[in-house]
Amino acid sequence: MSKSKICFPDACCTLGISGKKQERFVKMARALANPIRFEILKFLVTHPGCINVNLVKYLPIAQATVSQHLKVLLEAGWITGDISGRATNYCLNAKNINWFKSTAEEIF
Amino acid sequence: MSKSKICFPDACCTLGISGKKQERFVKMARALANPIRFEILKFLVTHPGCINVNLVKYLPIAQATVSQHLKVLLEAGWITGDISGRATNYCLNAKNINWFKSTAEEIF
DNA sequence: TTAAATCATCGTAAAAATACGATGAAAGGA
DNA sequence: TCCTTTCATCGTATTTTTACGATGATTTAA
Repeated sequence: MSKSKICFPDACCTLGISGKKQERFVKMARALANPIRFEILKFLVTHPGCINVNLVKYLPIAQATVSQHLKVLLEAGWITGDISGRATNYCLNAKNINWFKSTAEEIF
Repeated sequence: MSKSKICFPDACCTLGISGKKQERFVKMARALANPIRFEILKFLVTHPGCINVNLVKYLPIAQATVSQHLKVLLEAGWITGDISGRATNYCLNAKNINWFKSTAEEIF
């Protein structure tokens, strides 16, 4: 193994989170930890079902980069993406967002 | 300006978070978004006031790296560090943690 | 005084994240 | 059919993050 790779310590067993649940939580936090992606989430609150192009017009970045950010949010579970014709409608994933909030509440 | 730097879009004004508050929230999320740092926070729940050396023994990384992670957590507001002799006692910063939780609650 | 313990910081290397333009696929309109 | 719209993905460049060893400062113990 090379010397620099993100290290994953064995889970501390003293709290109500570890393993897959902890990974899921950290992954959601990571997706949240970027100004553009945070802005996308905010935009989706008021523009549910909006498409890629809407975000490209709103944000100061290229279309390819918006797609990339949407992918990160999708894979972390913050949003859903439903293909409809040639567009894709993005929405907040309320279920996962609630899970994130209640998990944060329960951890600390 | 070079082409690749993290972009900060103008704040979307439709939600109860923007500007400094939003920056603070994203910064805390960023600090949270690393498995080692998450483990440090968990460790601090059960070992309040612990010192750098305790964490070095617990975690699979070098002392310098632990220091670096503690600095990130400090600057994001997740923890406090009180110098006592040659050691530094680290604790969770309950006030800021509560702020993070309630802000998450209020945003979405 | 000397040695050990504790820790932050520096310099650096490797990996991951962020951004872009180009491209091609798929769907819909002219 | 042909053109436009929409979008994901590829390759690539740059920046940021993550990690290490070395070093020196500071405090305590012997």
